Amino acid sequence: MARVGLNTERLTRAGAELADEVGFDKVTVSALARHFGVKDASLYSHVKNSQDLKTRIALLALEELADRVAAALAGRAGKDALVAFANAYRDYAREHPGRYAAAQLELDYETALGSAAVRHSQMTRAILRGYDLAEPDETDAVRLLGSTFHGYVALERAGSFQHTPRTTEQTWSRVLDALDALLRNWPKRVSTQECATGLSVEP
Amino acid sequence: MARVGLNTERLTRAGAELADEVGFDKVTVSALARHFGVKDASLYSHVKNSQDLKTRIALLALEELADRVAAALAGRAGKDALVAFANAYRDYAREHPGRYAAAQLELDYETALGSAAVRHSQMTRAILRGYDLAEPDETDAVRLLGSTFHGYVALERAGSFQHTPRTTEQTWSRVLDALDALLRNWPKRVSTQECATGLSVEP
DNA sequence: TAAATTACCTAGGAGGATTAGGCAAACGTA
DNA sequence: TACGTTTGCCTAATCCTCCTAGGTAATTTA
Repeated sequence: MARVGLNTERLTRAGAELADEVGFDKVTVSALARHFGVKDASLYSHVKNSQDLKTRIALLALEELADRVAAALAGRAGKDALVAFANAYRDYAREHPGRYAAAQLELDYETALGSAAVRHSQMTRAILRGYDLAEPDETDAVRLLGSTFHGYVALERAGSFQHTPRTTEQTWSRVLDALDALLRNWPKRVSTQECATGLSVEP
Repeated sequence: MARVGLNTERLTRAGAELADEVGFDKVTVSALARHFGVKDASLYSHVKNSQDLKTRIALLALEELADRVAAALAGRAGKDALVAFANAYRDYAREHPGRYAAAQLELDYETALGSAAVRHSQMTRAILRGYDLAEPDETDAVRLLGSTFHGYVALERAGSFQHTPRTTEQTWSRVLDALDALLRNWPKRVSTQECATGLSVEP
């Protein structure tokens, strides 16, 4: 009955590695138990349940990603910062597909507030200081950047860009150029009222 | 032993509805069998396995979404078309969260080619005819639009925008304004060579 | 109406999630 | 160093989902 030395953190880390190897959805209590050569039941002293395990992996991924982005952002401003942020984000997703998938896990409100997701939005805001946006434009721009980066990485990973000869690298580079241009030349608001584009189009 | 009248299409439709009610990940063979009051094994005459069922739901969702977008797009051009497309897309995702999640399922290459995903990219290209983009800019713009729409909907659904007072409606409207402005004023390529923004930023 | 097809069933196995309760290793303390 | 406590891992058992093989009865076809 030699003890393996399980604890919550080791389980989380091993779970994250497993996610990168076989996919986040294939990270199960059983698989992790097998990895450590112990019985399934043994894990339940360290994690509440399967959901808890997955949440922990998600939080770990969010921290790692935030750390990377922070490092990439240090000492940069303007387009430099934008590009550094975007590449750090995309590189992480490509190097750690399982962890990135984990970071997409829907967290409940409280958990999200305690997570590194907060740092992410702060850092996105930090980029925009290099551009000249007043509220609420800044919030809108934060959301646009978040959406575009996340969307691009998601579609790229799903293989949606493989049906066209153009490489995703080239497009990525141009997308960043375009976003930079857009932020430097953010369209004026028409009035205090919103313009009409928000109307839903229903059949 | 009264027969319920199962067939592949009914299973797929019921699966899609179940997805909208309880979430796509909770659509299981067992749950669907329960819904029809039959045994699990009975479904296997109509779908190959659980994965097959999910793929069929995904393909259904892609068709529905493409139909909606096509209807919204009819007779519109320029920003009008852009907004109609975007709203049709977003509205579908909000009305049918389970189906939208299904549409995100990773399909293998062949399946994707036979799916309505092809119509989606064609329609995105159609929007761009209202703007003046030559290849490869058009491809880049298609990818940007796809990324942004998908990313926005995904983040909105995940609740990522709830921590800020600004409503997502307002932001959405401004994001569309911004994308329109960007497409009308797409940055020139510097040369045949790509510029340097594609470099990865590694610690 | 007999034959063929089809829709659903029973039975059962494999694997994952989870709980209750047990034993022994490791640790703190005297 | 011995003693009690904590705790790390175990066995055993239950429940759920996925899936296959093989059967029977309802429906369709000839």
